[in-house]
Amino acid sequence: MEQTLTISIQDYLKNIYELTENGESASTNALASKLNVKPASVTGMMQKLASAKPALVEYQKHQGVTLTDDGKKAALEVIRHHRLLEAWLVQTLGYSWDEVHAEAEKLEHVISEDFERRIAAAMGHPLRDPHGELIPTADLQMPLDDSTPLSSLRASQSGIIQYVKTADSELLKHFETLGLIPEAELEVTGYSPFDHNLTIKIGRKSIVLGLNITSKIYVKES
Amino acid sequence: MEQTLTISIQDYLKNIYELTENGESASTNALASKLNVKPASVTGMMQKLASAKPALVEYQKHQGVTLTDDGKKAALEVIRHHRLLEAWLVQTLGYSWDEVHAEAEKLEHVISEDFERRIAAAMGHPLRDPHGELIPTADLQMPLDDSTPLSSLRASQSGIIQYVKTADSELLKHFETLGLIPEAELEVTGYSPFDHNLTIKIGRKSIVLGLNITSKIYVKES
DNA sequence: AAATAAATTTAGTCAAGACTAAATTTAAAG
DNA sequence: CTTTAAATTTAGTCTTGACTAAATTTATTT
Ligand SMILES: [Mn+2]
Ligand SMILES: [Mn+2]
Ligand SMILES: [Mn+2]
Ligand SMILES: [Mn+2]
Repeated sequence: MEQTLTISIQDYLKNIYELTENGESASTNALASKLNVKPASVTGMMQKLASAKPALVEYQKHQGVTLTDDGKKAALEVIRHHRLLEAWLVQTLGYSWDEVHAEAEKLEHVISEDFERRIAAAMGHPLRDPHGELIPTADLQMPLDDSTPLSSLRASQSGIIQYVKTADSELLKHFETLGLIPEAELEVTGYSPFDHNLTIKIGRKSIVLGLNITSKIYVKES
Repeated sequence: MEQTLTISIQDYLKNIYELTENGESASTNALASKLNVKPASVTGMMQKLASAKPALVEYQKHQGVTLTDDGKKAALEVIRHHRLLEAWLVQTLGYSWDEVHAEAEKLEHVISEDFERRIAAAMGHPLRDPHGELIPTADLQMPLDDSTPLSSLRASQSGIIQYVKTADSELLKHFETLGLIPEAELEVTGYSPFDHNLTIKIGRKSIVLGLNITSKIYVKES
């Protein structure tokens, strides 16, 4: 159970984790488009991961996949690497939050456990990455997330941004411009049922945000 | 000329560079044992690198290989990454000089040019890595090395250690114990012609070193 | 229930980079 | 010059992880 998994496999597992966080299984197509790979390639890899010893995914034809406990551990290991690296790149090398993702994406697969421990310790064991996302603990537990998408709030509800869920650096720059960053407080002042736009007050400004944005901002209601 | 070379190719080029620093060409066998690969695999890769456009090596059957200018640039890029990373790991994460090599060996292939620039700047553009080895400049020139192996000194000659050339962590720990580190001053007090042992005085101690050690310590005569 | 569309799987191919075994070339000795 | 050993190359195989095209399964409409 302690062989080193290939970079491809690590990426598959990480992406399956993200697609199954909601409890549903990950479809072949969803995985394929997330991984920039053809569906046929995903099927092949799922068959392989399902019949690995120990199995890393639970797979049934046409039913999508979920992670086994072993698969989840492996996924959380990669995610911990990724998020610690992002935090470290920002803190020690002055990367901005829209620049870190690509670099961390490559480094996550090659750092040693020793390196992981050293940067975690150097930063005082941070709980969140620069986007506010929770960092799996050293023993590979994902901390509880008590936030909800901003898109689920309605007029008069207010909250504090916990994290933004995107790797799109243009969108991240946009978020920053608008002050939509972790810890920021906001209040929903309006909701447009047809296009799902929300009007929110943040700082002293009032802005209108579409679902494509509000679904990527996670807040803790207050 | 700016495609990204595979990790394997980067490793081949780096090792060819090291084997040809003395001016000679690198033999198939030498390369194979350095890369932990079979000679047949080396031949295959040399044919590929020689016929790449642009060619990365100059290769003639049974004659060994040398790097073309393009190949040398690529090799120096990897070596610059490696040595900057070693320096960075030691300076910011407290790695010891016997621990850094393996980590840098993996990271060297995946960091971006941006990352390279950032760590170089953060350290004030260091000239040498933790072992004292010269770091290729940002424009990929290898600085002139004015040192010679300790093994070439004889009684009454003295020098200052410039660098130690080994990746063996046990040997590095041994060097450290003996004070055989960059900047250290030493004097040769004796030479045994049959086994090539040198007696040297370093600090207030006198020690006898075999060729296997003295050939890996590079000094500037003083 | 049949037809169509969408999602998924199967089958067969390809490139990279390793390997083994056999053939060949060069170098060293007699 | 011939033999033998060592180094190197050739030929053919394997694994990984992609791909395309075709077949199949599931979901949606009429
Ligand atoms: Mn990745
Ligand atoms: Mn992040
Ligand atoms: Mn390497
Ligand atoms: Mn070094």
